Amino acid sequence: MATIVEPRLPRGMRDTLPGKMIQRRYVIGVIERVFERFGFEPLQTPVLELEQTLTGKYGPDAEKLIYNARHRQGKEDLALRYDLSVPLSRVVAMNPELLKPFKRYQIAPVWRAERPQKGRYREFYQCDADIVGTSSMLADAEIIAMIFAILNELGFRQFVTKLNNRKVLTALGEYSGVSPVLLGGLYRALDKLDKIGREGVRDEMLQNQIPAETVEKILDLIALPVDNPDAWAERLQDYPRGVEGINELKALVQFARGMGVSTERLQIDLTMVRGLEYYTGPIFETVVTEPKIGSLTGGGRYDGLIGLFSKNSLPATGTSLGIERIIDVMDELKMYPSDLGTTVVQVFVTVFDGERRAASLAVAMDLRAAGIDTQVWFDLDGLGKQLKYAAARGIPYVIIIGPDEAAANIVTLRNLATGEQQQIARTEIVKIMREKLAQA
RNA sequence: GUGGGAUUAGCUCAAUGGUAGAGCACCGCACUGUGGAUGCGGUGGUUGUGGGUUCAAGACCCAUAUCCCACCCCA
Repeated sequence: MATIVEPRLPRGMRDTLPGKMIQRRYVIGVIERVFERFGFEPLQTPVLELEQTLTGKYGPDAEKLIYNARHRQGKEDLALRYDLSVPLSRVVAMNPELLKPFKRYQIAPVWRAERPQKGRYREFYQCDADIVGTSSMLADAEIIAMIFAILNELGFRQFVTKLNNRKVLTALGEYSGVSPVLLGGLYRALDKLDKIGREGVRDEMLQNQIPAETVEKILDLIALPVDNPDAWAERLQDYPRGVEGINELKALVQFARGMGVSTERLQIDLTMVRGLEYYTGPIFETVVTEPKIGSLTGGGRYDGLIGLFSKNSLPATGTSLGIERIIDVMDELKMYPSDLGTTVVQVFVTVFDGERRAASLAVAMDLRAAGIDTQVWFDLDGLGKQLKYAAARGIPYVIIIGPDEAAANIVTLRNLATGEQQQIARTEIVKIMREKLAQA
C-alpha cells in the first residue's frame, strides 16, 4: 500500500479552478482585444531562459528573487523568467529582421521568490505590451492610452497613473552631489514621500548615510510641487538631463491628452521611483486607491536593454499589467459582468433510464454538432439528482426525455433559473436552443 | 530577507489542561417524471506537520510548513 502524499502547493503558487478560470479568461480576453486594437501582436517565449540572459538586468535586489533551474544532468544554468521585457529584448536582438517599430504583447507567467501576500505571488501572470524601435514620446503615450482603455473596459473608475522620468532622477542625483553608491538609498527614501512625508524622508535619508547638507538640499528641492514640471525645470536648469526628462514628460502628457486620456487620472510625480534598473526614460505606474493592493501596472522606457544583447541597440518602451492584482481587485469590488456564468456548459441533457439513454445521447450529440456546449449524465440516477447537479453547476438549461416525450417525439426543455418548462419537437431542438442562447 | 498574527469537519467558527461541538454545505427519507422551500434523520476529524512537558494537550513549550498583516520590494 503506497503512502499518501499530502497534497500541497509550493509557497506563493495557486491552482485556478474552473469557476475562477472563467473570470480570468474574461479579463485576459479584454486585455488581448485591446492590445490587438492598438496594433500589438502576440509573442511567446520559453518559461526558462539561460541564467546569463537574466543576470545583470534587474539590479542586485531583484536578482536575488530569480528562480534557478537546471536539469539533473544538464550543463546549462537556466532560470525561470523574472519578467517579460528581458526575454523580449533577447528576441529582438536575435531577430534583427523584425520590422520596426516592433509592437508585441505577451501574456504569460513569471516567477519571483518573494514573500507572498495578498496581491503578491511567487508565480503570477504579466500582460506586457511593448514598442521597440522608436524614441518618440508618442509611443510612450500610446502605452498609457492603452492602459486607460483596458482599465476602463474592465470597469475601473478610481485609478491614477503616475508618471516620472529616470532622467529627472538622474539629474536630481547630480544636483544633490551625492556619491553614486548612496544614490539607491536616496531614491528609495524619495519614493516614500507620499507615504511617510518630508520628515520621514529626511529620517530615511539620514539613516541611509546621506550627508545632512545633501539631505537639506533635496528636501528643499522636493518642497516644489511634485507635479509641477516647470518649477523643477527651472531649479534643475543646469542639469541638461533633467531638463530633457521634464520636456519628455511634458510631451508625453500632451500626446496622451491628444489620445483622449483624461488629465485628472494622469499624475506627474517627480519623486516616483521604480526599482528595475533598466529603465532610462519615462516611467509609469498605475494604482487604485480603494483596495490597497499596490500597483496594477508598471512600466517605462528602457533604451539600453536591447544593447546588452546586440551591438545594435534599439529604443524601447512598454508596460506590464498585473492580472493577479486586477483580478483580486475585481473580486473584491465584484466587477464582473452579470452574465459571466460559473460554467461553460449551456445545456444539460438528462438520462431518464436505460431505455431512453440512446435518445438523450442523440440529442446531446446534435446540440454539440451545432456548437452548443452540452453535458449528459453518465449513471442511471433519478431526475432529482440530475437536476440538482445541473442547478448547482449553474447550467442554464436542462433537457428531459422520458417515455412520454419519446412517444410523442418531443423533449421537455426546462429553464433552471426561472423554472419555466416547455415541450418542443425533437426536430426543433437545435433551432430553439440557438435562439434561447442568443437572447441571453 | 525582518517582525507579528492565524491554522480545529468541505466552508465559517466554538470548546476554564479532563469524553472535540454548532451553523451552513453534503447524503438519505417525507416526494422512485423534476433542483432551489420545509421537516426529520445521517455521514463526516490522527485539531497543519514533527517533537516535547503532563496522570491527561486542540489548548502549554520547541521546531517546521502554509496563509494573512506590517516592513523590504513589487505586478
